[in-house]
Amino acid sequence: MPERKPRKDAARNRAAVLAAADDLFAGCESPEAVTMADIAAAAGVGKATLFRAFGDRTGLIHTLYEARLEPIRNAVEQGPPPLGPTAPPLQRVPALLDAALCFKLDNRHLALALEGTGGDSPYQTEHYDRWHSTLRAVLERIPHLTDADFTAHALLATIRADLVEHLVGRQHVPREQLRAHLAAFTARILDPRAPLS
Amino acid sequence: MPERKPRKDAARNRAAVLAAADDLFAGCESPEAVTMADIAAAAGVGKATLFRAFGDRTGLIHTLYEARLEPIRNAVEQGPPPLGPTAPPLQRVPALLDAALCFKLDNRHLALALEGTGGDSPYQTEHYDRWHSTLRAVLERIPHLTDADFTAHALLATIRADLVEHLVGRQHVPREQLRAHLAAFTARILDPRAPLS
DNA sequence: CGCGAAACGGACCCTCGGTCCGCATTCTAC
DNA sequence: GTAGAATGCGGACCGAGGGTCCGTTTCGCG
Repeated sequence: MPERKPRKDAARNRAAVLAAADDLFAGCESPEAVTMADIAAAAGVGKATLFRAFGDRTGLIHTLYEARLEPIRNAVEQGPPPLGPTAPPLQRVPALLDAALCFKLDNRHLALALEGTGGDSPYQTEHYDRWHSTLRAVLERIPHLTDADFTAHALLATIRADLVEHLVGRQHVPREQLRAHLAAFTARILDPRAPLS
Repeated sequence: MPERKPRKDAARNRAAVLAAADDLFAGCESPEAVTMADIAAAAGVGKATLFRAFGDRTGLIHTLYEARLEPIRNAVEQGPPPLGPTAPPLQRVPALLDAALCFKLDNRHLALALEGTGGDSPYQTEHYDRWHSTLRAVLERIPHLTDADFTAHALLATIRADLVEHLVGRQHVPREQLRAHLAAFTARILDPRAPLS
């Protein structure tokens, strides 16, 4: 297990880069506006340091995103109901979607940066796969629901970062209203006799 | 009305560029792989000609897309049921979505190129707006359905080019099966007492 | 302290979208 | 037909941004 611990300056620089990147993404509008050189400069570091630590732009964003996501992932994988695995499917599905939506609302810039990372589609990321398989597994436990796989994709498509950004950032839909809409939509999918709200 | 007709060579070049671009996008995998220089070369034309005719990359893709889309837009705006405006909402919504899905299936490369045009989100294009307002208007005529606006967004998100590409191109879901899934999903949204299939 | 390894940083390279400008083609007026 | 103006042409050129190279610095350990 050749897991050598990194040098102290390397660790410090890595942290500085993460902090700087976080700030910059949070502050700027479109994530495209934040360049690698900007981040390096803001962190007081050379560009190569940044690429050495994270491989490439995608890697850096990925790392940032993962850090933010971790608590939620924990709550989903081993937390209490309604998010955790012991919740009954009909409660857990809306809880999962709401949690994911809230996460994207709270991390719009990052989510946008991650999903819009140039050419590669968001559907090839490990993040998406995790959400999708979790959701699909839960959906499969709902008897009358066919197409769990597609349904999971469709529900997740509903909270894609750019759509959320469009609704909240551009059209100023209030956060709670968006959550309510998503909840109503989800309910409709889950239960054939959906409440009329 | 200073609508001067273009010179003959200009028209010819414009057509050549469109044809070349169409071919290249159809032939290559990711649309990012097709550069403006490639298109110019394939059309036997200088780069400036290409930019003069279409403004920028987005403009070119937009033009291509619009050309392909026109027949469908006609069918939607003034065609017969179930696509046309005289169809009853409960039939027209699935018809609209199916038509849009089929269009994306038939024009994966273009749709992908358009939606993935660098930084600007697909939600700011005129295409999307048109689909969205059409769909929303129809949804609003369905009595028990609240949130027509959000629902329209959600349903359209279901057929986003990159998702379609992921399902069909990467996971090899057959075309007809995807259509069936979408139909089932739509039905669930439209009618609280959805068929159990 | 000394020395090898690890990390640093910024100059550098490359690709790609987009522009410039001197030259060629086409239209129009006679 | 021809002259002159307008329009279009094309490829060299530019700037931005992601990613790399390599001489120099820093770290950690004996």
